Amino acid sequence: MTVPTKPTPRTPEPRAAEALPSLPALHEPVISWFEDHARDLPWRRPEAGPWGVMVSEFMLQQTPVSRVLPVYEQWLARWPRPADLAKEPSGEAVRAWGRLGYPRRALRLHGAATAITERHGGDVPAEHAQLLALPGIGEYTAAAVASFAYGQRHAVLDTNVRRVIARAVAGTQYPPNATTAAERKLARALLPDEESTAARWAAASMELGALLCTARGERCDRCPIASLCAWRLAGKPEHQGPPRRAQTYAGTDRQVRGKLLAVLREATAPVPQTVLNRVWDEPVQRARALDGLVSDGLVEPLAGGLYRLPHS
DNA sequence: TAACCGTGGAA
DNA sequence: TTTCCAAGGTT
Repeated sequence: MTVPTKPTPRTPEPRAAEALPSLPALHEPVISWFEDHARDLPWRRPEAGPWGVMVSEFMLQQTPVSRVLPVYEQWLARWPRPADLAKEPSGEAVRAWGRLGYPRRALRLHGAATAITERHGGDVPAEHAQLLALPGIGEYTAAAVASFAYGQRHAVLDTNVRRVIARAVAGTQYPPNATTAAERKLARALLPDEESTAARWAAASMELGALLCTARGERCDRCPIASLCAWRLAGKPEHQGPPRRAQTYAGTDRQVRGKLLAVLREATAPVPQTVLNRVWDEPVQRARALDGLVSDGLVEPLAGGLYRLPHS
């Protein structure tokens, strides 16, 4: 038998810049397609302003556009400026959030509005670092607000853009489960040099992922860059890596929390524990879920076994 | 890093 | 019916 005397030589690092398709070949068709096919969404209209953009980004975190639209309209009509929301108890934000899901986002949006009112004179800050410092705003949302609302040049890496880049450039069906440094580097390399072009590219590549380059049932026949898409040219190989995280829901604390909060959202007066008890039979899990909501600041306990949405 | 955090529609 | 997934953030 033979013993390997040397480790197999490593594949050379892909030379990012030279391995990429010509950038204008990518940017121009996508931006041109966007100009013809972009949806007329309320947060894209000039009157939305930075606050409208920011509210939409909070609501769109893990939530489809169709479900955000009505809540967004009501929200902006009621709280047209950050200071209007900051004046309200946080529980009103949770109530108005309705059934969008992940209600901690409502709490954080209220907290962000408060911070904007106190620290930024009531105006949504334009700097990425200042946005990132606000509650509920991470790398993606900071870049999105800076790009969409202020026209700045940032890599706006959401699930849509990640999928478009994975397919068109990296040649894989899906991006990795968690955003990697390599993805960020590639996205930055793909960014047009000119600021306003970069901002349009961000919106256009995201829309491409939302409308055509979708997770399932992609419409390559209408895609403006189908002819240079690495994944399509490779014959659309199926996803190789570990299975994409399958989320369970039935029977979890999340489901119980959702049921408890639904009761409190609908109530106009404090709710007795006995009423909350009806939403879930198993007492240990029910208590754990309620405690979690209280410690998260989504529910306020009162004396006498009463509960309500927070008045702070 | 991985688990946790809601909800509903489409396939 | 079940599974997938949707403009993520926080711990």
